[in-house]
Amino acid sequence: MSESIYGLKRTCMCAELTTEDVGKEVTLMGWCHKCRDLGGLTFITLRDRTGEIQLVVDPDSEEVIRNKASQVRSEYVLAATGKVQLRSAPNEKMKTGLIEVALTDLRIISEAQTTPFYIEEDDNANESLRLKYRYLDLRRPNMQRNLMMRHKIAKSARDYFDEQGFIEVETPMLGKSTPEGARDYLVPSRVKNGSFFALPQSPQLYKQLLMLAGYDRYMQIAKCFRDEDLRADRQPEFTQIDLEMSFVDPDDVMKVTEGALARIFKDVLDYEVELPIRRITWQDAMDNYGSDKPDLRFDMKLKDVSDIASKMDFVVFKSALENGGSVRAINVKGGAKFSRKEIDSLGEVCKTYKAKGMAWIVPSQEPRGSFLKFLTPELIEEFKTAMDATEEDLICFVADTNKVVYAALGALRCEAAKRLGLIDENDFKFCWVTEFPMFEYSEEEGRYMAMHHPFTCPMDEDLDMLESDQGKVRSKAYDIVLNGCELGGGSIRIHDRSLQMRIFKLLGFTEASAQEQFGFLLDAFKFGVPPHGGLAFGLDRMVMLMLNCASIREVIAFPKVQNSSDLMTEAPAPVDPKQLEELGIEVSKTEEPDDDFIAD
RNA sequence: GGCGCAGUAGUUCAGCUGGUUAGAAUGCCAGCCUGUCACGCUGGAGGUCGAGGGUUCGAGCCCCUUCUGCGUCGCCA
Repeated sequence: MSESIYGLKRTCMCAELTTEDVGKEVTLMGWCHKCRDLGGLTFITLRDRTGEIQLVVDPDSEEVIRNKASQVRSEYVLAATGKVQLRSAPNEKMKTGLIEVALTDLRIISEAQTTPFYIEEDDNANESLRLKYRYLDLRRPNMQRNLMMRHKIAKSARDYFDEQGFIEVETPMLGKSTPEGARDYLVPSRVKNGSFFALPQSPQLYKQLLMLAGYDRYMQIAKCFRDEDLRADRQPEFTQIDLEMSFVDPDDVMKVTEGALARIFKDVLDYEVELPIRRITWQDAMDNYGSDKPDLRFDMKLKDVSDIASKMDFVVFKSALENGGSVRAINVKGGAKFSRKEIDSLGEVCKTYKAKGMAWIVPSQEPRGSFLKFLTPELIEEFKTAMDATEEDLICFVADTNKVVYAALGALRCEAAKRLGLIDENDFKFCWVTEFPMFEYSEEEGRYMAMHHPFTCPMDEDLDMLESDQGKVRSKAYDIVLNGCELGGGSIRIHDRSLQMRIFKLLGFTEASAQEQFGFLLDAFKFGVPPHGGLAFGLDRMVMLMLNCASIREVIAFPKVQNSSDLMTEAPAPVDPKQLEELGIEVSKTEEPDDDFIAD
């Protein structure tokens, strides 16, 4: 049985009431959070997105109300009218704990089944259950807080960029598939069977064309799509705060970005971001932290100990050095206390990143280590000095190609810091990583690929090396990093058509294939292009980091699970054959549906 | 595609070396209860131990396969 709200107007939200409202008659609407029937006396906690308030039905109330109150169950939607009064027994734990509403009218607007999990502050249920009933999960106060915080962050960003002269322009969702980069989500064309739109991986080319069109400063809170595997901080469908500016160099973009960060952190968390944000070149980041997104909340830098290692007759070190690699190490301060098992598990971390193993020593009076028989007391002393180590410390070595050494030690550094409790979860440590390599060699493709994207401008100093020493060319690209997480990235773009063609050629495009894929851009570049550049923040990641959430799903209303499906709607799902026919699509391979019946 | 973790009442979990009728808490239902707020008290219902197969006199537990979710490597210009 549902009653109507006909004739009723909500006068305020639940948690907006204060002791100043005592004596007023109010009408509230919301969900029954909990009902406590003491016999003659009934308490109902009513909840809306602002919080909770206690309703009370006492023995003197009309029988109709008392009867109705006894029917109320958790999550019923109620319209409650009554008088605000001071409680005789206050509850200090509740924001509105000093007051309550003595009911004079109660309507049950909507009944509710018992929910599959409790609607309460902390998540107490299996995540797949939460996602199947996401609309119930979203009732939980901390999910509501997360989404309201997300709104505040987006609003703060919009306000800031508006004040800085940026205008928001929407770019298409239905665009053209691009060859480089992530896998596209495709949308088949009905009108042109056999042809496909692609959902945007980013508004990259559109925003560049907006610069060419003279809009000077653009921003957009833009949905982006990448059909790749998910992670704790990665969804196939995500949101970027995207911006682009004309007549700028990297410094201009970084300054505007820093202003945005300072503004957002101040508005939302009342946190002062220290400006200017420290800048580290990509090479320094790799050499010191083994990562292009270093976590600066702790130190534990990598050190190159190839010189000392080269004096040894240890085949692991020797072969790495002979193959053009290096031997590097980190000093895990206080790591001498780790058990053999714990040290081995650190080695396993290194192996995840393709290292063949991890060598280690504890340089104490009676040294311990994994390769002692190759060491002399003098060598141990040399390593100890080089690594600035004490007898309490654990020195971990990885020897391999630089790429593997960086990856393994970079990850090991973070893992060791986590285990030693070196990370302050409430700290925000920003940095810029600049001067990224322009190209990265892909073993799989057997050629160089753009590290950022093919529209990134090489550094002027390195233009001469483009054809001669491709791997050494640096670009005007920069990433903004927070606590070891890539918050955003951008670059100054190429605005010269001939340079753009040169880059395409280096990436393996022919004149014809470049024209076919990016003809509209190359054509546009014939008509007067301002130098321009920009950046995009991952909004979801920013919210996640600001709220200290472990998963990106906690800050997205309706997220996907690991296989990119939606547990609530069960998308993706098969479609009607008629729809396929219209699109000229024939499905050659379908996933087997789950067999409900097993044949004997 | 690889590696690792998890799956037992509605929910969160326990379940010993393979051994009687699979437990607890909470939620739910009914009754009682005038100041609760994790209300209290009494009683009750509630299970394909993710699914399939195997070993065994006997499987929640051991083995194989598979499904689902999470983390991660690859991947993510």
